[in-house]
Amino acid sequence: MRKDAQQNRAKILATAAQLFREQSVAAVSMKAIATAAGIGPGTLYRNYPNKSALCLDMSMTFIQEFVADAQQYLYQTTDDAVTQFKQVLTRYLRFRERRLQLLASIENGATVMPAYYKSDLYHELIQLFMQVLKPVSGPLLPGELKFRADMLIAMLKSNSYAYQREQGLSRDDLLTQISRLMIKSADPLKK
Amino acid sequence: MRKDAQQNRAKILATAAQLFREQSVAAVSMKAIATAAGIGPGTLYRNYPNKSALCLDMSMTFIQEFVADAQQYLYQTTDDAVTQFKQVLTRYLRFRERRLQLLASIENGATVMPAYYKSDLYHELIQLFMQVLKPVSGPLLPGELKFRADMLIAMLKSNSYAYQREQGLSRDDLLTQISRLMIKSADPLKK
DNA sequence: TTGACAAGTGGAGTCGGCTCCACTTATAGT
DNA sequence: ACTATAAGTGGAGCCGACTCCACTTGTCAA
Repeated sequence: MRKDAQQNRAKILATAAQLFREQSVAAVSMKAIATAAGIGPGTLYRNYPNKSALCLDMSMTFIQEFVADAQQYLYQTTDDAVTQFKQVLTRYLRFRERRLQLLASIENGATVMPAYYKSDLYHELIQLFMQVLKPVSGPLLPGELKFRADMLIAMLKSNSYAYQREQGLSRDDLLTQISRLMIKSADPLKK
Repeated sequence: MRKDAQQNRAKILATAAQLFREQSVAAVSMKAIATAAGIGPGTLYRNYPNKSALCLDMSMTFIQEFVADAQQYLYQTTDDAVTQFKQVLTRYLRFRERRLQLLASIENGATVMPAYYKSDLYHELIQLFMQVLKPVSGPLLPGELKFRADMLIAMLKSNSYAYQREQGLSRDDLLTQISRLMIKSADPLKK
């Protein structure tokens, strides 16, 4: 890759981040990003085939931050398995809320979802959730752990999440409900 | 509503259905629908604020068909609760597969999802799933049944579903996994 | 240093979703 | 039958996503 091309890529990300901070993600057009970055639309699209892909790349940092934070917690904690699960889930919910717009843009872009599922990003998330799910699920069929982690993430996609919030569920209610669904135990006592 | 307007509405649905049969849903533009129906884009948009809304309306029939079919089954069956749940879920999966494109268009249209959640359609689905979930879930907190039905549907949205299929899960695997997640029992015996 | 050319650029242009509004028309009250 | 007018129409045109390709430029081999 040519040096000037790398610079452009960096500039795009920086400019887009800036604009996203100033206006909502949805309100910023690709053309606006290109113009603000001082490049042509063609160059922008050479780097990112669409807006969602740009958002995906931008989310990278944030997801890695979240995963690092969660792993840091897991490394130093002495909590029991159930608490660990709930802690990580809480952090995930907080993270999602913070990056709402960006994640919505990814999840609604029909074309990027396949790419998202294949990304290291998604893989890292799954690994993390598998780690905390394993001790709290009962005995599992092969593949079941991965499936449950997938479902956990599917349940919390932006549209679904937004709907539940609208229904009046607080982040804590959500935590409770999901815990009750995912945690296998001889009848969980309430919080 | 004026009589001619009603005719137009009917014509739109018929024409769109026709075009969707000939080409993929994604490939048909709103302009193409308008032209084929012999009306202007403005008239089309007066009836449906966007393509997803049109798909939503068109799905109405199909969802009602599915619900009717499921209720018909429930009415005449003597199967046990677990089998009933699985039967209904199987039918739902079949229905989703049949209407894949239409449902994807609804679920990926960022703007319609809120409308979808508020629609009678969605409400009917939820009622149906609550009905079959109740006897197979353990004792539930208030609101938990509705929550689980919501999650069941969220888990099976087109992107998630497509991903699982790509991962190599058959419709039957999906059924098994979901059953194991949603059915509370003193350790379910395998199929 | 220089020339060849792969790599990269940018903006004009296409296409589709969607809006706006000047115009037409069904219909209800007289 | 004859308006008045609310309801409905349709197409020109906007805006944003995305493509295409003639042109520029960094790089590397000689």
